[in-house]
Amino acid sequence: MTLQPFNIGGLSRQTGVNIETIRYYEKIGLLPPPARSQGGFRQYEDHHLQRLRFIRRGRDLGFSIDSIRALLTLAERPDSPCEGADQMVLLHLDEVERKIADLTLLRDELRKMKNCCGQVVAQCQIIGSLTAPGSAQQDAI
Amino acid sequence: MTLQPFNIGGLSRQTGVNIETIRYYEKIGLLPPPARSQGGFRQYEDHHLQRLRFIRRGRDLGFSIDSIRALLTLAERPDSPCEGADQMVLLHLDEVERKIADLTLLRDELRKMKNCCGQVVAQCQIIGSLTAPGSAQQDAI
DNA sequence: CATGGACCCTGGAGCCACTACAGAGTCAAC
DNA sequence: GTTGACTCTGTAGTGGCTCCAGGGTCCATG
Ligand SMILES: [Zn+2]
Ligand SMILES: [Zn+2]
Ligand SMILES: [Zn+2]
Ligand SMILES: [Zn+2]
Repeated sequence: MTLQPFNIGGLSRQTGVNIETIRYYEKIGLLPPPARSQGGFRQYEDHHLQRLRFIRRGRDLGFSIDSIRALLTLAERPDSPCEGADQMVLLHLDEVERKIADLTLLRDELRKMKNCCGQVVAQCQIIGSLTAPGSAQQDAI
Repeated sequence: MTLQPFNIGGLSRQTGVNIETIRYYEKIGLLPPPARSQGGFRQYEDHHLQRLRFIRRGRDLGFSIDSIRALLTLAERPDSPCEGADQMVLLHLDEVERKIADLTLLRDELRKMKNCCGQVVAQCQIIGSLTAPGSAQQDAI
């Protein structure tokens, strides 16, 4: 079942990927260049749609372009072992967990800072804690 | 007590800010240009150190350069009210909390994906869930 | 006074993953 | 044939740095 080819706008609508981004993916070799109409319009087919959905989902999961490239290469060889993919997920999960931990510390610091209701800058806890780090609870500078 | 001026390397060591970054901050007008030695070396003084520490702390808390610029402007007017600073902390806290929530969803998805022990790509859950989104638990494509 | 080595200078390019144009051309419906 | 939505290319910009080449400076030794 070979469907009608569609323009870049159609591909964009079906994937939620920005047109400019689609062209960018082609430029960096992530999406193969499609056939062109007589006037030069890109004409995509179903396999482009599949591939772009894969890419989109990978990006949504926070994988880098390079990781997605590797995952796509893997996906093209159905008989090869998938340890590589496992590794990449684990690595990325670590990364995400570290980021959450960092942001949680940040959040706690910001929460400590936020109770400074309508003073003047000279007595402001926020400005104070930026000026003299270590304690967000301290008095003014 | 006016201490001896120090070079960019000294400022870098005392703040933990990269030399290139210090020059960058000067270029974008975040750190005022210091005096120069006869040979053209930058000669920093105590107030540069204070200001750069403020910047560094702001960056560590995840504030954007523009926010830090605004906070610095505020800090220079000790008699003005500090509502602006309060606002910025609250906004940024929101941002951080949203980021944590997003990453937590991501983390959960990645955790669901990660149990694919040594199969072949054609049966791989990871590749599968990237190919056909919606369920990371599903069988192979 | 000369030399060595640590330090510093400028200007520009590169990073990531897009996004935003400008100025032109194409396609299909009416 | 005209409209108007769509698409094309190429370039530049975003944030916040980071790195480099190809030089110049500073000061403690010999
Ligand atoms: Zn990752
Ligand atoms: Zn305040
Ligand atoms: Zn913020
Ligand atoms: Zn697998």
